[in-house]
Amino acid sequence: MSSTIWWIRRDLRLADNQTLQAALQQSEQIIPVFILDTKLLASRYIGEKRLAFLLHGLRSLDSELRKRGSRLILRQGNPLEELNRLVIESGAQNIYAEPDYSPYAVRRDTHVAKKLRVAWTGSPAILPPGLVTKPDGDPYTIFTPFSRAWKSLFSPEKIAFIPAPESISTPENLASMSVPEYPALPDYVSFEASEEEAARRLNSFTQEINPKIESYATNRDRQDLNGTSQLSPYLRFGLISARQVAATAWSAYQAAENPEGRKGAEIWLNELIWRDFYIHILYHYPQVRRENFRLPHVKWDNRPEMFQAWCEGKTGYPSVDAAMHQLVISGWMHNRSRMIVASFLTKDLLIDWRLGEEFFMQHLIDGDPAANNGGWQWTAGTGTDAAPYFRIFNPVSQSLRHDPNGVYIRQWIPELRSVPDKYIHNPWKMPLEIQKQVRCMIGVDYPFPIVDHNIARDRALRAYGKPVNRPV
DNA sequence: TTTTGAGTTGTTCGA
DNA sequence: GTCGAACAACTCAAA
Repeated sequence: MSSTIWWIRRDLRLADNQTLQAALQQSEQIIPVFILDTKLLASRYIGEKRLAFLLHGLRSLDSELRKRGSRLILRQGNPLEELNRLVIESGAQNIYAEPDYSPYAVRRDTHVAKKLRVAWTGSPAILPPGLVTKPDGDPYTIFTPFSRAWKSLFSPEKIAFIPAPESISTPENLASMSVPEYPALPDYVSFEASEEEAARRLNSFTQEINPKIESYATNRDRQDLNGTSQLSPYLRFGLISARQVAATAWSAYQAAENPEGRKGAEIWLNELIWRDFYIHILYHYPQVRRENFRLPHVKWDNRPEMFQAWCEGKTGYPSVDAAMHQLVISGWMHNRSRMIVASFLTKDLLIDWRLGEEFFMQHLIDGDPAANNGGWQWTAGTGTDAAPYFRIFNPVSQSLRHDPNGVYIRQWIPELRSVPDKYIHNPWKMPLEIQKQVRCMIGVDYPFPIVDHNIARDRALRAYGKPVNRPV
């Protein structure tokens, strides 16, 4: 009987999986394998929260496979060696896998493809890299023209959703390690790693009565409201298919009954296009992982004690500290918060974006090389967009605008819970008697600001001034 | 080949 | 309180 290896990497799902579908068309028997890459596990870009999410996702996938008469074969080691071993053990004739475009993944896959024949199908992107290009074939480096071209190529009506197969036949005699035990994530990490949960989130975001997608345009920036889909970890590991999400966004856009709902769906679809954009950028310009996309004249001031204060959420700016606590504790951070803390690190503290990028990768459950790198370089002013260097976030006014009552701050900084609204965004201005009254002494219970934003802003303007804006 | 218009997410200042 | 201008200069995309 013929058998095909389905090499799972970031497509941890049975529904709308083009790779699995192609494998099923190829052979009667499928060998679903995930290889825990020893080298990746040791990387400093790996964090335990994301690893836990992955392991939980594998467990969930295994249980879905078992319902269909199959099971997950889990191996650990070097991917090529493990695949080779599996080919010999099983006599599998084919390997099917979804491409992955980060520089490490490309090196790994190129290496594997030299020794083994792999059929690459599907994509973690909605439109795969290489497809959205200028008429002369060059890749876009500016989002707006990219998105125009993307929209002209995207045909939601051509996307036929592929339901999860009802049964999958898998050879009996193959060894598998069991999914490593991993401490459960804390309760408030509300990301259950299952395909079912991903589908439920998409459905509730777009379909329920008064779905959040309809108010996304106005609520997405509010840190105190749950206005976003929080689908990022699921997209990261392919617990849901990106093209399915995009098709859903498109339907929501078509079905919207008022301008507000239409706008919300449009902006949300745009966010998905941003995800594709950065996947494409990293594919075409892999060096951005290490180097500035553009090279401004920045002399970083990487002071370790400043970086540490940022990491620990002890900068004295509640909007920054709340966000950093949210990241470290929950493994997720609101998009608005990501910009605030990134601007603070690269502009107020003049610390190299690479340090922030690495810290994010260590803590984000949705941590993805493409999106994370793109976001950091954008904020640092070194990225694809010619963002004006003087666009420096004011941590207090951002907080006033996006968390007006300090709900988000109080959620993540318990020390500030009793601080009156008037001082919640700038507690260092709180008079002493109020500090005593609410039992929050600045400098004792909560730090003084580690920099004066106005001074830091001037320094950043000087440091970023006279940019030499040449591509690397 | 040359020219032209545009480029996610902001802040401050002064009228 | 509101509003428009200034904060630069450059690259990219498209005509």
